[in-house]
Amino acid sequence: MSRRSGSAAGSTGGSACGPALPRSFFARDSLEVAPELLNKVLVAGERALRIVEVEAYRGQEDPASHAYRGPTRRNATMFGRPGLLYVYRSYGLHFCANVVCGTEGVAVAVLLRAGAPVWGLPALRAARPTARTDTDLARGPGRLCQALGIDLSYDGADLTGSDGRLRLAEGGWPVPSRLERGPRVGVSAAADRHWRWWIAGDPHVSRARPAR
DNA sequence: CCGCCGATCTTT
DNA sequence: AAGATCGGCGGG
Repeated sequence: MSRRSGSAAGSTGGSACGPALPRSFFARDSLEVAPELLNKVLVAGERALRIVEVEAYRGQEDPASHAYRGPTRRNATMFGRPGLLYVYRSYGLHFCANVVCGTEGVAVAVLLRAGAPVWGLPALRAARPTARTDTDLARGPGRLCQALGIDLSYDGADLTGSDGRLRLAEGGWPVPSRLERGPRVGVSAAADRHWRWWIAGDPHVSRARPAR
């Protein structure tokens, strides 16, 4: 990968983002994994984003989860091994990406809601022509996927390093000391569960819209 | 900045 | 018929 970069990040590219996270990182409940995903780095080819906002979903025990009513064609990946990426089509038009957690057969996962550019800024901009500013490049789960080029062909991809297109890396940023948490966005079921976490004050965090 | 609304397709 | 959404448009 030839890389020379703008100001968004270090100059050495994806290898500077550190090794992929081991499967053991993902093999825990989504409520435990979710806040620890903040400041980790999702690397896709020549593009990379630092995760700044996430939401946990808890399968069969969570009325808002796609897996609440059991396996379907769409949610099959959620029931797979921890460390896989579950990608689904949202509102017919967009894609959203989740990190599968827990153990095989238990459909717990974490939705990646927003990220900050760390690498490949020109490619991120090219993939998101409607973004008016760089803070909008991955500000929202659909935008995050569009910025990295993640579509349904990435459903089931392994984030721990065996997939040539994508991995989730340590990145080198510590788990942020200042987190905030609140209700999940666009979810009407189980609205009392405050399972969304974000980095306090980060401008790349999405704006919560009311569910319509 | 904020609120409304249509696009488009999977699942119920 | 209802969504784990986004962008364009109108108003303040």
